[in-house]
Amino acid sequence: MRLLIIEDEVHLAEAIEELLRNKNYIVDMCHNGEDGLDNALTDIYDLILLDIMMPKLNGLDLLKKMRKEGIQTPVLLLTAKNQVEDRVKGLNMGADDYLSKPFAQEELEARIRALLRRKGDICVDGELTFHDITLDYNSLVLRCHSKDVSLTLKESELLQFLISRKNMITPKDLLIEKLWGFNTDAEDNNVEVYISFLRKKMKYLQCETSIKTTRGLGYSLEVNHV
Amino acid sequence: MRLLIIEDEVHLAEAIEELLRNKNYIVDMCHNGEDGLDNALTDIYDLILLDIMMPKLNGLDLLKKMRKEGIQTPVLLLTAKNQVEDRVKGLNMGADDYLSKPFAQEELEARIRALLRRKGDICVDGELTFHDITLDYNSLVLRCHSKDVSLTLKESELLQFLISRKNMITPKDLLIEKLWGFNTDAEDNNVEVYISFLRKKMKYLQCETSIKTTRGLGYSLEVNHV
DNA sequence: AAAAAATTTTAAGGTTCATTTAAGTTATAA
DNA sequence: TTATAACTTAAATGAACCTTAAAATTTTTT
Repeated sequence: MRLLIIEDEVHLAEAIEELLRNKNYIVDMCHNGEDGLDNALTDIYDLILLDIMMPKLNGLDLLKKMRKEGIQTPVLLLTAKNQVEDRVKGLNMGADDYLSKPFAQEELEARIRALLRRKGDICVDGELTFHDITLDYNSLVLRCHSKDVSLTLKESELLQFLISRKNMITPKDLLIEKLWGFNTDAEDNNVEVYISFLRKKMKYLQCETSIKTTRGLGYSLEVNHV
Repeated sequence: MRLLIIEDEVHLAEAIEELLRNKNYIVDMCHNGEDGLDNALTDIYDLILLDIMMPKLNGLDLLKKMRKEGIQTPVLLLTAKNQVEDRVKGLNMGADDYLSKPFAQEELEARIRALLRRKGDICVDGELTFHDITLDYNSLVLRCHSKDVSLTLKESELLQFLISRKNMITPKDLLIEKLWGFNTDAEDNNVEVYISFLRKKMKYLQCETSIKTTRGLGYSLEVNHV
């Protein structure tokens, strides 16, 4: 899962970043509204943490512009405790939840999980399942029957995304955006390498699920014919 | 399915493009009315997403000119929320539906599916059916009863087009335009080769549907006499 | 602070397979 | 019958994809 923090207090932002990194989220940061908007518009994030009081472009205006451009990414507003009105405004403008500063780590994590789960469907509390494989994306372990292997963060993100898209074919450029962000110089080969890593681990698991490539279109999960 | 987005807000257009690409639609874009009209007149699109407020040639004028030239492609108007009158005008001018900005992804997808289904009535969410064959154009699989074969991208596009034109005869140059674009040096033989590939796969399926050639005119689907 | 381990990235070479080309064959209409 | 259009197949091409190893980077351990 890729999150975007838009927060001008650099210390706070970095603290949140570290906290979330340790929970295996991929985290990007911006320290002002304009950069934040640019990033939000790329539409590659699963969740945006948005401060309201910011220089250049404040959080509420950012939110408004973003929604106007059709970006539906869930937004968790970070508000100072005396900004009750802003909070209401924010929710009316399309924010999905808010959290008053200062907040407890646990509460932040819980709300993030809640927002991410809301869109999740096949996701049951930190686990994603497809046919006979189960990915625990907190511990980065992939299970099949009794066997299991541990995945790296990138491997996990890739598989997570494939599972969440069910039977749809996922093109490489979408995967690049998801795993490396929008302005990266990662190339197709990077994806291919990780697909290869995953296949090797799935082979070891002897699972009935495999990654199918549809030449020219992308990758999808399928259940092996017996 | 090939869609055309005519929308001057580049960010929004690209967001929609990406969204639709991920749903395996083929997507072209224009950022002003004149280019939009040129493209619309080629009559190779299954659906046009048309913004109203645009430089050079606005959406409503574009729509009028296009209909005057006999182009019947379904049009989904994208309107800002305060353009109620334009919306009504648009529908009177031959638009098929409208959507107010900002809109939710899901709603856009739903309306697109609805419009495509309306004309196709054979199209059910990623599938096209003709008599006893069903083409899943997301996974590029052609099914008949229990058997199935996988198609390549070009084979799928070709069959997709034939099915979507129901019993009409489709000339080779139209197919060339559809599969290879306008300025290509693909020749008739390229089409013939792919028709041949498809026939072989359909033979394997033992289906009752076949591709009929009408000498000098083109190809059409027909149900075999028993 | 250095060493070791793990992860990620880069690079190269090899393989596969969709697509194109081309040539010989067959069918059709005038 | 003859010219043209369409069909089929095999071979050539080239892009897409795979795999592996080594280099670079990051993280963890000593």
